[in-house]
Amino acid sequence: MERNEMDWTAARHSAAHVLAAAVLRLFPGVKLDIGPATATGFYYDFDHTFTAADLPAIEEEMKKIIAADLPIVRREVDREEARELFSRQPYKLERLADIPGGESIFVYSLGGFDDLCRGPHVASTGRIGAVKLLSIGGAYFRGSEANRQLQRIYGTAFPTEEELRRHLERLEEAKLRDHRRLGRELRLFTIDPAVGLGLVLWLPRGTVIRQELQKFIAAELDRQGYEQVVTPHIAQLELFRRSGHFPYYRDAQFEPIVDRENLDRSLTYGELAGELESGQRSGFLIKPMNCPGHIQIFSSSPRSYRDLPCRLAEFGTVYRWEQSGELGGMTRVRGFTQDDAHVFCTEEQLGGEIQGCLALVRKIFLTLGMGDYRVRIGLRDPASGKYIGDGAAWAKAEAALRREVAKLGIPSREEVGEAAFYGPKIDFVVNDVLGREWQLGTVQVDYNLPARFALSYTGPDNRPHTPVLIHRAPFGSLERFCGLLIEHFGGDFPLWLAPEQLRILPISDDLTEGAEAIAQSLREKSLRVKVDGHSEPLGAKIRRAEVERVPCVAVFGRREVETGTLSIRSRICKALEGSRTAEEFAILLSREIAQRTLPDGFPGR
RNA sequence: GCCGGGAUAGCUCAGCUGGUAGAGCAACGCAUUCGUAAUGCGUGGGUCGUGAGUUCAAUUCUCAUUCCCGGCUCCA
Repeated sequence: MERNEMDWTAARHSAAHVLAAAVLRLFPGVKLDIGPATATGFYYDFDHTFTAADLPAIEEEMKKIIAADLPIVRREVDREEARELFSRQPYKLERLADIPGGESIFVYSLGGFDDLCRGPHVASTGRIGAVKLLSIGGAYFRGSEANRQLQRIYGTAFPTEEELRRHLERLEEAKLRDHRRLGRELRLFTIDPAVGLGLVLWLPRGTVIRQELQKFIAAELDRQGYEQVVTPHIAQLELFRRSGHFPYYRDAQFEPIVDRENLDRSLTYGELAGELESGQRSGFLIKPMNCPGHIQIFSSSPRSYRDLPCRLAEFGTVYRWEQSGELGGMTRVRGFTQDDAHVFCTEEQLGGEIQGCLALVRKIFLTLGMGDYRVRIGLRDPASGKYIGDGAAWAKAEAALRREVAKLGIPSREEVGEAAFYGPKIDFVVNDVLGREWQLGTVQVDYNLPARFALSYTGPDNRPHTPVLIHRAPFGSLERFCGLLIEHFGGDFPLWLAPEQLRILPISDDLTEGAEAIAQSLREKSLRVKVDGHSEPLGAKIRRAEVERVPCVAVFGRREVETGTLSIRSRICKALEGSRTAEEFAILLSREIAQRTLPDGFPGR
């Protein structure tokens, strides 16, 4: 069956209605909210507690409704009629009240089940195809935490069973790439509750990847004229009060610390917290962001326009109090290291500097073959009180971002309410294997913090001027970026990132010593090499190396000893395969590493 | 934080309706010395997440709690 995107959406939307109809058949009296189509399926929200055990029966009922090929009929009703129709459905009545007066009200009917709905739908249930219910989750009514929580049932629908089966297979394959699973299997990182929720322990193999990424960035920083700095993990609470972090985002921060000299043990913890908050008592804050430290570095010496742009970079570790239910793997954590930098520049330099930042983000994505991202321009929500500064500064910053993104010539989308509290931003957003969106690289323009900190430089007119501040982090954070990179490569990292680049497999134990000597000679050429010294047949060693995603293995047996070679096999780079001496191989491998070649068959290679 | 589900060996899991635990892989030992994805035999390893309660008896039932998972909300 041919079906365009419109029809897909309509069919899945109809599947949501069928879901609601099936639920009502099995659970009469359940209150319904709404059920739209999503990018890959559909859901419906109910005011009833379902468990996973209910899904098969509901799915069976849905299949009966689909098999019956019931017509789906639209009719227009007036408000009174609608109120009558949904008199026992309180959520429907609220949704009805959302429809502005004068707008048409439509009801879709399907085998005696009426739903308030704008449509569109397919003509009859038989046109929905193959359906599958996937999961149950909670969802707040109208998406607001202040409202009652409903139960959401997720499902998906495809024109044919075959397409559905393929989709479910893809979901299973995606789970194999989940960075939490691969992180454990490949010994990259761990999260230990004894250390703390959302606090990542980087294992030796993961640390290699992290450090290679840092080296990559550091080289680009040198090229773009950045200077690296180091700032402390805590700072005076006053500093963050001045920046605005403390009052504006204190819910997302670890509580302030009272130092020994300021501690009054006769007060309760609550009283101390109150005095810290009001400023009566001084204390320290574990830094939620690096900007104040970099700002203090900028203002630590007088600046001339000749010194600008001043580009300060730091792999800065920050800590944020994410709610417990939001934590997961490496993509959402409480302590993370940003590849952060702050560029202090003149108004005239702003456009060029933004371009420099965007170029860096794009270079990273290109190098890693990450073509599947979208660009978001995050604007402030003027109705919200969580932003600092005046409208004029915001307007200028927003205009600058729009202008520079337009020059890139790549599609972008503006989203209100996605700005940082001090300025608008350009974000690079990617999906994980499970389809969830994550913000990685970010470039933000800020007129507010320079004013709050009274930053200045001396202009050619010998008068003080306020610089513009760009905040930027091309990876976003090393934790999140690595997490997504693990999934992106499915554990098969390019050679330059691979924790172990080569494993030498001696065919018998008496060759282990010789293999170790070769390994050592290659390590001295800065290659990451290990020897598999298990007393096992070659097949077992090959298998272990493959399972552990070691990109290159070298078989080392009598033949190799006689010819002075290694027999190379690679799962990601066929060009490296064959029999050659360790020296020849080292040259080839080093070249692939230096060029940061992507794995064979990788899109973007 | 909220709704729902879960937690048994390092990993993946089994363990009807209560009678203090098993498998495969991994680890370790011995034998084997092998030619491109699993050599054989053996050994060790668990206060069944934690704490209470019910019971003669709890991995199993109840409650609390911690952590994990799926959603939601949030994400400077």
